[in-house]
Amino acid sequence: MKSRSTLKHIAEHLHLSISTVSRALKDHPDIAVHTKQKVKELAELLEYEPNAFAIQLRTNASRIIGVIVPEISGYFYHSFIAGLEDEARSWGYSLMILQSGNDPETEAANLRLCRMNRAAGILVASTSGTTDLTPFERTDEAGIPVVFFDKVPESRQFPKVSMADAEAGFLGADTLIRKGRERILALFGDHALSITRKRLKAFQGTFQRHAPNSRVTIRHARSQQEAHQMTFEALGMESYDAIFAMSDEILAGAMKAVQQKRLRIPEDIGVLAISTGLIPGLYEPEISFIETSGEMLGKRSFEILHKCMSKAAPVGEFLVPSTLIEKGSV
Amino acid sequence: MKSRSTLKHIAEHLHLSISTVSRALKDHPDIAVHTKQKVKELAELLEYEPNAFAIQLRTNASRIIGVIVPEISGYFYHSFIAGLEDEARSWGYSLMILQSGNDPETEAANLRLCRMNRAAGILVASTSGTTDLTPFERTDEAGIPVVFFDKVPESRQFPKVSMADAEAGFLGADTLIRKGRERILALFGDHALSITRKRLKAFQGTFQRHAPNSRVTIRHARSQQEAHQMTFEALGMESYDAIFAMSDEILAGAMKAVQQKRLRIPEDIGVLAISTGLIPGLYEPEISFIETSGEMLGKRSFEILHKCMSKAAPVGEFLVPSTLIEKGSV
DNA sequence: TTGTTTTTTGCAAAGGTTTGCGGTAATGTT
DNA sequence: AACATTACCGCAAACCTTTGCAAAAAACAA
Repeated sequence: MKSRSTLKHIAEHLHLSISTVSRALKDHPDIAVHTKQKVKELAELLEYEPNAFAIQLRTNASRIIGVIVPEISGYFYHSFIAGLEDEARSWGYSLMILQSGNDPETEAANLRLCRMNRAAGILVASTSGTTDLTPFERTDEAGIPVVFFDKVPESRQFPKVSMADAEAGFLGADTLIRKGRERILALFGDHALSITRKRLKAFQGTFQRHAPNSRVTIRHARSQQEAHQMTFEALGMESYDAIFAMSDEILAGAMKAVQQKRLRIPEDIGVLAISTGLIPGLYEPEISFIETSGEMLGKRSFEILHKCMSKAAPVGEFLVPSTLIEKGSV
Repeated sequence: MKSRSTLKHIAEHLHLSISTVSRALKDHPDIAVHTKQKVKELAELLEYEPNAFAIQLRTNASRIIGVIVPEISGYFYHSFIAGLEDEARSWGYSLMILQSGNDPETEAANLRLCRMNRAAGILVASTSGTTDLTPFERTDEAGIPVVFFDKVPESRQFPKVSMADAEAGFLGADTLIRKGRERILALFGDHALSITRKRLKAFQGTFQRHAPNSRVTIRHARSQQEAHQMTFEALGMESYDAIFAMSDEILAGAMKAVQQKRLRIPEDIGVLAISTGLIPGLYEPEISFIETSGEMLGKRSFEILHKCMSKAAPVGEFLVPSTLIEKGSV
């Protein structure tokens, strides 16, 4: 294991001071051009790589962003992380990923880790059980900006960025109405989640206002399995001309029922979902969906956090818009 | 932004030296018990959190593991990362995630980042274009162990951990034979990838040895779309009693053709895949698959890397086994 | 009491970098 | 020639922690 070269090594070789080398390497105007050149050449030759620890200790700031999510795998967060990483890397930041496993205690521990590592900023999709925000306040007070995304708490204290849930709900209803669908089986997630309530409210509201005569049946499912079973039963009891699924998980369940009943899309039944995009592309025909892009949410989240880090602290809730992607399933 | 408390603060308050405080906090036997107690109490009160930078600078070792993957989102890597994170966290390590976007240059840059941050170890799923291993050698020489996973280079120099591809291929063929399927449409990925060749070889070999009279048609697709189109055409030309897909992506494409033709599973055609598990669960009936668990690969990878970090440097290739999950689709 | 051992604490260096400020030499001005 | 600028460069402190070694204090033995 060869020891790495440091500023000191370069300085000694060139009979310069450490400070001069340091400045030369970062193009400080005080340093003569030919000195800079010599320094850079030798640095190259010696494969000099700055010691991030020393820099971070000295400047008390890292280029690391902490990301705390309930889980990485699944339907959504990985695409968020992918988008975030892309954006962060282009700004010279790296990601430290922590899973909280939907456990508030692990979440707090992860937060502590971020603090110890003096993260430049933290992005949090909180667990459903997170009620106590004081750990986050402590972190914020310590100078590490915290922004919430996707699953955001009620508090007005932190900046938040999330999908435009109301818009997506509206878009869903509007599309169904425009397509002339009138007997809708609308499948939503856990009613306790704010994301569900927001989407549902806009969805229902739109129907009431613009197509009050449509028959809209609302169902809530807490898992793929539940959605599957629920859909299967519902389809057996009444006739519908469209299914609406508020998320990928729900869509996956509903589609199993559709396949089981061997219904043709869109002739026998129309299908529309709010989705990230992967799942709808697995069926034939592909399912039209209102895209709530994880990638985009990731990029947008970075932007907001980035502003917070440069002290231009914005607050409030930022929404990333959703758009209809037509595939002909409705 | 309140400034954080340091050892120095605690020391001053208690009229002790910094070293004593440091040792007290880590239960060094040299320190009197009542001193330890006082120190710990005050540390608690002052919400002392060690400065990771200073520790890392001093000890020249971090608790961060670099992970370099072509992309996070998609069919596979996110589950790997999820498993890895779980295991790593239980050992007190955190993950620094970097995407290479399948570009060898970005890969090298990411590697450099890991070196700058003095990662404790690095896990790499290399890009398909990675030929030059010297950056990895440099990293290894610098004392940072590198282990490859999933997409591993030919070199025998680094430890590697990957799915048991041959086993999976064998299991696929064996299952089809056992179920009495004789006219097989077998869909594989890019022939240039070693993963494809390994799975294919075992698959074909098994049929030749144990069911030489079966008609096995091999096709190669490089994307979901290609798999879809290819399957559709193949099904139109000859009759098959089973489809075998070597990956999730291929399966997704093939299933679109199956749905399009409105074939019933397993009556009209049997379906079997090698998969991570998410995709097969989206269809009705669910698809039987040979599980190549990303989570498990993640956990196993950490184990290997962990050994490398403790200088017990193992080399060679480690395989994580795959098992058949029957869902009745074949 | 004096000397010896054990327990407990402190000193100081080291790790690599950044940065304010002061210094020297070269150049320009009158 | 004397002075004022400007262009370069180096000193030293600071960031916070760990750790070998020495020192002080306490306990014990004789």
